[in-house]
Amino acid sequence: MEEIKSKEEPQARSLNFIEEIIEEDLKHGKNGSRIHTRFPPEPNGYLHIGHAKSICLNFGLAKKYQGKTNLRFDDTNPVKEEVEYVDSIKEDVRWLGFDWEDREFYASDYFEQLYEFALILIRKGKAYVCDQTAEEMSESRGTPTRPGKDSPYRNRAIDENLELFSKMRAGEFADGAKVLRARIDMASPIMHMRDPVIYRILHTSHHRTRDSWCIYPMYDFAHGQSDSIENITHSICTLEFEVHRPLYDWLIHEIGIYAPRQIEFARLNLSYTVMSKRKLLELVQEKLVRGWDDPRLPTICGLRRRGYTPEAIRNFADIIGVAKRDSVIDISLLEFCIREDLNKKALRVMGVLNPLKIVLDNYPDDLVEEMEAANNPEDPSAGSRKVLFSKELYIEQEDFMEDPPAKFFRLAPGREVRLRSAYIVKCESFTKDPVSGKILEVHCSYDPGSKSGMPESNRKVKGTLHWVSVKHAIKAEIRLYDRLFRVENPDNAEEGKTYKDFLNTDSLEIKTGYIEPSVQSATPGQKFQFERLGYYCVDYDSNPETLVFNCIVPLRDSWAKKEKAK
RNA sequence: UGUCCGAUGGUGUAAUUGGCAACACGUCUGUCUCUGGAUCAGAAGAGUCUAGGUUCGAUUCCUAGUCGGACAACCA
Repeated sequence: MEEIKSKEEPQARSLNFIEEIIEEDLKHGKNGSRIHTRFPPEPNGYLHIGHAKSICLNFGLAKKYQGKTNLRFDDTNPVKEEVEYVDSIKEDVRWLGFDWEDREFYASDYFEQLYEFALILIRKGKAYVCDQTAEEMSESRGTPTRPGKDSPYRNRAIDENLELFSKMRAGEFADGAKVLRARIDMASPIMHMRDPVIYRILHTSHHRTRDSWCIYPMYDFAHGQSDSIENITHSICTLEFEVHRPLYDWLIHEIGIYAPRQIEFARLNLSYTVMSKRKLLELVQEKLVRGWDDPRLPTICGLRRRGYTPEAIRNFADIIGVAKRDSVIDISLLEFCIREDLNKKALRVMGVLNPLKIVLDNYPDDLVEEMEAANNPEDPSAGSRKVLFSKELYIEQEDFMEDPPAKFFRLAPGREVRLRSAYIVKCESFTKDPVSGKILEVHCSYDPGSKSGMPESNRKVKGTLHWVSVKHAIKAEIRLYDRLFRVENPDNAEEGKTYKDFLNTDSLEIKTGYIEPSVQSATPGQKFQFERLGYYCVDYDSNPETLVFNCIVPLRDSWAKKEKAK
């Protein structure tokens, strides 16, 4: 596994509120000055960029304070959980660059202990078996502003509860027939304290414990205690669990075990996408996208397939910070992070997406030259390569205009431009379709003394174009992506609409590009900068016959921006 | 008509814990460039939700509001 380079600057950066709490605890020698965090996913879906924030936070904190981080699967609901998800989660965390060493845990590892905890509660008269149906229970729970009513089973004798609970475990009751409830306060202003269900009957095979249990603890009865069992010092979770904290505290206190400190932070929201597991699952199941790793999705595997790097994602997590107010991060910040990373690392290559043929009239018919091109101007150690040049070339349609506006620095009648790493050419004439007005072909002359690297090649020309030799270019499938949703916040749907009504139907565009032959042997996952266009990543669908590229993110384009502003 | 949490440029996060608001993204200039990329230099943009109070002084403390979010699965 690759070493994570610490982004810590020598000058102390201000602490976020969690680091402040941790440093305060450290100062007071709490927990013997030990820091132990955990990342606790439920294996019922794929991880997304929001989880990445949490992963980076938990592992990052442990790294910063010489602590440890556990990977723990909160697998208390066998009807939704699968090994497929366990595997993908482990792959994603590892890919992001984090190592949980030998601390891979499962809440299901603690089922026996959790059962004992429940027994403790029952014996103290703090839990009871309840026969109410889900509907009855929901009715008697009241509302946030109206107190609930006690269950008729609330005062069952302890021995009876013990016997019933043991029969629940033994499989003597059907699903839903009975539950175990904590006996707290049906009038509590905190909904979670109104005698919450802590065990339910589920005759369902579990991905790890198989058929050894037919009762399963609820999340609220497993999560806090699991953290306690693992001696977690700081249980970092998202805001919605803030209201659960009184319940966790109550349970831990009544059971009489070590109490970790829970700290809540605001989950990540990204503009123009959705982040809930439920919605992502829907998009996948209803085939509105091509799968969990569709490059348009904010899933970790989607971002990976798109071409994002772990470094960029980690840096993103670092930059967005952590706080308690909910917020929406602009997608352009994520894009900034991947550009910044790839600018330093991606090899440059030339490819044309919308080809326009140019013919160099004064260039020998059969001559083929090898042009020396830098692989990455940002990194001389990346070396250079040879690019084949010939009489007929493709350039980008947008790089020629018959009647250009002011400040158009590209090719136009009578104008000169530099062909990247090659010659300066001048437009002499062009042909166009009289009906459609479409430019068919452009004829140029080239200046033999202007070849890149030649002593007299330093003439200033306004523009530089990327190109590809017609007879040497290889065809490739290029997948261009746009934001998945047309609106900034698809979750914020008005009455009668859902986020799906805002799907951008043009979020995927597939075209054929002409790429320089040096990429021929590129393998899936490899990333390039197509000069003047953007960063592209070889897709897993690629094969030796047809290369397939995903556009990770286009280059910033101040010309396009200016044009668009008009 | 409950409980809990929050409110700082367009966006996100700061403010050495009470000393007239900083950084990043974005935007806009300009420089440089064989990528209209990158780089470099610079600019605009908030007086910190409101009203009171404490104080020489409040983004920071207090009070009362306002607005936003979370909570009523045998989900996590």
